[in-house]
Amino acid sequence: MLARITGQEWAPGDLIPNEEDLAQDYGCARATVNRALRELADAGLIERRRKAGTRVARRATRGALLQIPLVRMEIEASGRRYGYVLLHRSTLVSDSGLSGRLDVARDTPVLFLRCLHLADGEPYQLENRWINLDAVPNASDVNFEETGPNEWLVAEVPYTRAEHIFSAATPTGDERDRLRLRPDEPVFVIERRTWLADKPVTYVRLSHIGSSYRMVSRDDEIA
Amino acid sequence: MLARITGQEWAPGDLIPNEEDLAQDYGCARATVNRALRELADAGLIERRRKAGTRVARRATRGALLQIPLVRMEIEASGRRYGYVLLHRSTLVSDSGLSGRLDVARDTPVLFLRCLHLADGEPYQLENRWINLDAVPNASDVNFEETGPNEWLVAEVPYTRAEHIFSAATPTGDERDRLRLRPDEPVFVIERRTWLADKPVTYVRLSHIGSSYRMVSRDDEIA
DNA sequence: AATCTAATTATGTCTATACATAATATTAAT
DNA sequence: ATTAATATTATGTATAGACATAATTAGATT
Repeated sequence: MLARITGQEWAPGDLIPNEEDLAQDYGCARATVNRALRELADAGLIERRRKAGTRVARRATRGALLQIPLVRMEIEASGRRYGYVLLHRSTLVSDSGLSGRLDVARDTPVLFLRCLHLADGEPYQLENRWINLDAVPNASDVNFEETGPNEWLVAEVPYTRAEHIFSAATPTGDERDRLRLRPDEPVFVIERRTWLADKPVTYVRLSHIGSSYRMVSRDDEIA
Repeated sequence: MLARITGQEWAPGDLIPNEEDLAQDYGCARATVNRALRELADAGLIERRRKAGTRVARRATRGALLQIPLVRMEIEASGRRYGYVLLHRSTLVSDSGLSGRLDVARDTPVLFLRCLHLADGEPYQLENRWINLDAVPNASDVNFEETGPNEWLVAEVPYTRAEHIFSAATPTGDERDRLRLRPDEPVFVIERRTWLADKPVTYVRLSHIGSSYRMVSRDDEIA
């Protein structure tokens, strides 16, 4: 059926036969056709509605699945040596400014961390992180001297919802300093917010050297 | 079962009961448990291996599903008026330089387009696009004076594989000119390559004004 | 003609059962 | 002790059948 879509036999917008007929055609059970069509629908190639039937998606803008890797993996995969420095660690109580970014109520205890990730000794990523201690109380027992908060969180705390913002920006003075940027060099910024069952978990701002950082997403689609 | 994972009853790395036992627990058929677990696995919350069993994912780095919207939608959604200008249109034959970006053999006919997308009359996105006429022959019949190639492709040509690259860059002279960038202003660049059944379809470079463009991804996860 | 009601229909989900497959665990042979 | 052959096991997939649900269509009523 994928071949019939890619081969334009079933063109975008076309209504395709119903499950029962397809099961006949292919000599299999309706449940099997249903499973196959569900996967194509999940992949965004078709759109299905009860009674109305199934049609080939007109807007094939299926979205890209971005795998944001751990910095360490990313650096080691490129054959370089990973380095990590904890720049700052403090516990604070959220004020109105912070609550905007972390989405917690005033007076919630928050762990604030600043770290630098290095590739072969060169600055690679500057991490500014806030962790909601209300949602992740045991984070206060970790010193984060050896392991970065990202790595720890990923191993210890699941999440159910996430928001990512990607942007190109002129660096702040701090970023220029820490990442040792050349003049006119932009930063590539990833901001991530996660929630565990609607409870804010963490907010992080990851800054990268513009000229050398590329975020890649390869979608092979369809199992 | 999702609740047991988010509630930490089943912690990251834990082996969870097998399908048969879970079916007993929940008083349903194994097929139903299998379906549910398959969805959790698709969402990246658990990892499954035959015989070895199912365990809660240790690396919850589940990836973000990026919906890259049509420029027009994006602009109109923000309440601004969409504008479109075709800057250039030509048919050319691929040389070695182009084949690197579009991944086609030498001497393949290629349609090259340059367009500018505007929000309330202000430059918003500069589009440089190459279309493989071997894969999309009827593209040569479209003049693209009124509708942008993105919109046309999305409606007419499906794809099975895609690659996206996001980066922050110092603008080229052309980008600085067309997007009317202030000095020191970086560009946010989206590069997209798509294939239809392993045949290259299109390569596009979309440049945006760094200070005003933010790419957002919200993942509610789990149906 | 407009509105409400009932019939129809395609997808959505679940069940019980069967067999396939990959990976581990066990046993036998070297 | 190491290796090869075999058994076991949890997941993976397919099946026929049943019923649920959403949306449309047709029919009845105003």
